[in-house]
Amino acid sequence: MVTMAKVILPGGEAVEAQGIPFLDLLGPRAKGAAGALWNGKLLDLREPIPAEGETRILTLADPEALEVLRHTAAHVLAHAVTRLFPGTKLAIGPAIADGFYYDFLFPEPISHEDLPRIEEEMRRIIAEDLPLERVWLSRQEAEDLLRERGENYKLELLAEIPGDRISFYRQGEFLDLCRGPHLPSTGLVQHFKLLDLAGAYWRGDPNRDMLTRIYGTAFPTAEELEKYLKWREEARRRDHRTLGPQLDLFSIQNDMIGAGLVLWHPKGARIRRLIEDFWVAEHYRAGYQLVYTPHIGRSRLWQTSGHLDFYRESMYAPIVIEGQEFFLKPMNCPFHIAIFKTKTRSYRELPLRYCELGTVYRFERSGVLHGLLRVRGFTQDDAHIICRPDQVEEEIKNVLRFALYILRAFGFTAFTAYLSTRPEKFIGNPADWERATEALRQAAEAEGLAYEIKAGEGAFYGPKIDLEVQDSLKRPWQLTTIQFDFNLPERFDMTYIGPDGREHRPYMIHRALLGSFERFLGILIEHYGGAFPVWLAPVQAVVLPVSKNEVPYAEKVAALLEAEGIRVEAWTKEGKTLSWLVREAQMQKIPYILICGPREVAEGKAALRLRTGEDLGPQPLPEVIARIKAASAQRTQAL
RNA sequence: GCCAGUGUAGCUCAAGGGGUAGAGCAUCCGCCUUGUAAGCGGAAGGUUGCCCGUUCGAGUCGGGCCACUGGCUCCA
Repeated sequence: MVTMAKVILPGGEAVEAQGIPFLDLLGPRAKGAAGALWNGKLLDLREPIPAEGETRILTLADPEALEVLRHTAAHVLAHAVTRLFPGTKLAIGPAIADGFYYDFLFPEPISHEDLPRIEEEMRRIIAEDLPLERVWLSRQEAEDLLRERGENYKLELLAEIPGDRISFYRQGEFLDLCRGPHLPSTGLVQHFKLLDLAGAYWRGDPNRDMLTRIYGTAFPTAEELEKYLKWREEARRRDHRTLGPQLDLFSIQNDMIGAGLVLWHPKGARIRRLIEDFWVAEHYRAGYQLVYTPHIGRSRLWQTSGHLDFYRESMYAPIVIEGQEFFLKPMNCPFHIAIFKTKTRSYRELPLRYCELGTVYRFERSGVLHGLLRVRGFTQDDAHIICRPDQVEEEIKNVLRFALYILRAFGFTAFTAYLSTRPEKFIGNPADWERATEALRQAAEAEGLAYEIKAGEGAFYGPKIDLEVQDSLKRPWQLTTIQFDFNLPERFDMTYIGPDGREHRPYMIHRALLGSFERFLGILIEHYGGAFPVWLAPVQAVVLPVSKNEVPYAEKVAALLEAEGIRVEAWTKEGKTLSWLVREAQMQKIPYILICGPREVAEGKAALRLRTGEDLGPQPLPEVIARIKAASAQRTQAL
């Protein structure tokens, strides 16, 4: 008996067919169809219907078809480029999370000004509604064709494709090595935009050619494209590099002080101190002990730790004094280990959890510096847990739970974990690795965390789990990292005396929850759009007099709030109208604006305006104080 | 480090294809005495990122540094 395959049409109707291409089956109904989904695999509509199973025809509206749309958009881009810039060599052009890109080697450099021209040519190709045809060539034919065209990158790709049937796609005069799938015709790519121009190494290898990458995006509808562009605009508006100086939180004065070195202004420092206080209190509560260690250490230390052998290019040059070499610390671990080693340790003391807000310096290459997110001097919220093998599971579980607790306090609610396992080159014994990796896995599961395994991506010294959070714009950021270290305990010969009276090697876990204060502040600024929750707002309330007659009252109100522990300012400078002051307070995103006019003075109240623009009218002062305190205790953006 | 681009007053931006720089806001000084997102006037503020070069003359053209932006590689 022959089982026919089932094809589900966009309307939901099921048809039985096999062997013939989808497009033949669909006929006129192919309009708007983008691809087919069979066993979770995207198929091209030109392919024959599989012999068995169920296939669903996708329209552009199906989320699964987005990839096909964008991949085809990338081909349209490449097509346009070959028309406008003859002699351009093609590399690769995949769909990515937010759109697509295509890498080219242009005969002459191009710039952003060329993007509109390219878009225009793309529109032409789309208007021509060229059918995309799949062409199968033998390996020899493919090689001859690519060689004749001088497509060196494609030849390199070809060499890695197995088999003798090589898939190409043709649209009009444009032919590209590609395994598809693609939309039936270029006319289906309606809503697209070229976004950026960037350099990219061929195959990501810094030793190979630097290509020009053109980024773009495409959506099935104009609304979705518009929404995406708006989102990008909003993200730009929230950029911490704009908001930071605007809100007077920090500056980076590269000319005078140096690239990647951050100045924390009073308001930024205020936020930082609030985070630090919270962090330290919570760490003591969780059984950590705070330590302080120096910023520099002798070369012997870094020799022993192995940093001079493996990490030197990321370290600042040595400071030589009295014939000794000192290095700025790029990490805190060796110092914490040194504290551990000051005496003979008993198994009864473990686990030891040393935490430190440790400032480190790393010589990051100039091209990678980026606002607060990538700097050269930064303070990690670091800790090292030194424990017995039998304590590993419990410790890891606690660290992970602790990390989630801390991150949630900052309004992060969506997390993804990445579990990186043993790489090819590793040190330590496989049994330890297995145990550690298992502990990480179990902890993630115990917390109900979605995690992805990055096989072989662990550091050479141990497996790790990283937490990625999403900010309020759903952008991912990696903050927390929890790493095992099988290297340093060995190198520093760390031991403790077990119940058997003999020396044993402890496990060491390195972890940072917020990552670094610099990066974290940058992320927080963007996450909150500068409108910090009350507990973190550098100025929580501002008191504005309507005229100079109310200045004394405004100052009295401010003093009253200050006595209640509220961070408040009275803005009493002359020559500014109330409107001006309100505007200024709004732009500073101060949560509460207290306005005092003759009415409020008479009634002993303050008119309360929220950062949101909401005007609550005159309120008795005790109520205002209670409201601010309650909001602060909540640690949310609610006012 | 690499590719492309950018660098003008504290900030945001102007200065037709070379003729020694302008505006708004902020700042300061006056006036106004203000009721919920910019009251009015005036002053001050720049060796146009830095250094060479071409030119009678460079913000503008060329070269080299420095820094930043978008990426790549790397990373807290």
